[in-house]
Amino acid sequence: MSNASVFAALGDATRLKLVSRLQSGRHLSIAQLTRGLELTRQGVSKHLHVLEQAGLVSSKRVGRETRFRLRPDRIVRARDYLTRAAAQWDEAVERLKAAVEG
Amino acid sequence: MSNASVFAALGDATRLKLVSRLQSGRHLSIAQLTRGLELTRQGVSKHLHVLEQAGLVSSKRVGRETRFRLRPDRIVRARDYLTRAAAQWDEAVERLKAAVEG
DNA sequence: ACATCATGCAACCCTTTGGTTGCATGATTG
DNA sequence: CAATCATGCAACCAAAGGGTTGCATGATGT
Repeated sequence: MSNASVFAALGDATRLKLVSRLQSGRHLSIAQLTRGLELTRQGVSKHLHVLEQAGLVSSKRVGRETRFRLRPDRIVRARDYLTRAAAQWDEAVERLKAAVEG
Repeated sequence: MSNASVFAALGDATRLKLVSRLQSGRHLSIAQLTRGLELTRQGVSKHLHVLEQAGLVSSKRVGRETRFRLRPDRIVRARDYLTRAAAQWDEAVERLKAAVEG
């Protein structure tokens, strides 16, 4: 829920790949998402639940499979946090420069 | 250096606070950064080295203290990654909508 | 010189994490 | 109904993470 947990969820190469795969906008099953990732289905499943816990994806049971889709609102939230962080740093540095010259 | 490692570095509440504290643009010592964070100086030191390893901050020895400052280029890089991720998802969803209607 | 301050390094500890295997269960297909 | 497919759950394991304490060292202040 916090910004830190969202960044933590993105801080793993496998999970970044999963997010990347879900950028297609489609609902993908665990088996589909496992394809091409050199680890077990259960490993992928665990990663997906981490992403879901952080609010980055949502899941829906469809027949015998569980489909995951991206929920980009949290991604946008994290992006805005970084945008503000960089902007505040810029402003602070400008103020410091001015103070040194003055 | 990878995006994943930058996100991982940001994925901890203490380290986010350190980044926030460094948004002032100033060079701060470990002792200064420890103030107000309820944990040991060595704990803070470890976190700072994680941030430095990820390229988010840089350090410089000044007399008997080690000063850290923000290096926002990596932050901007991470922000751009998230911006592109959200944009690609948007486009893909639009294409899917069009395909369903067609 | 001496006391103090800021730090680094190493050892240690407990918890979390990333990964696996084995088995049970509910849906699908033939 | 039988076989198979997709998944969940639990146990387990090694490695990494976050934290501490103790000690050594180099810089500062008196």
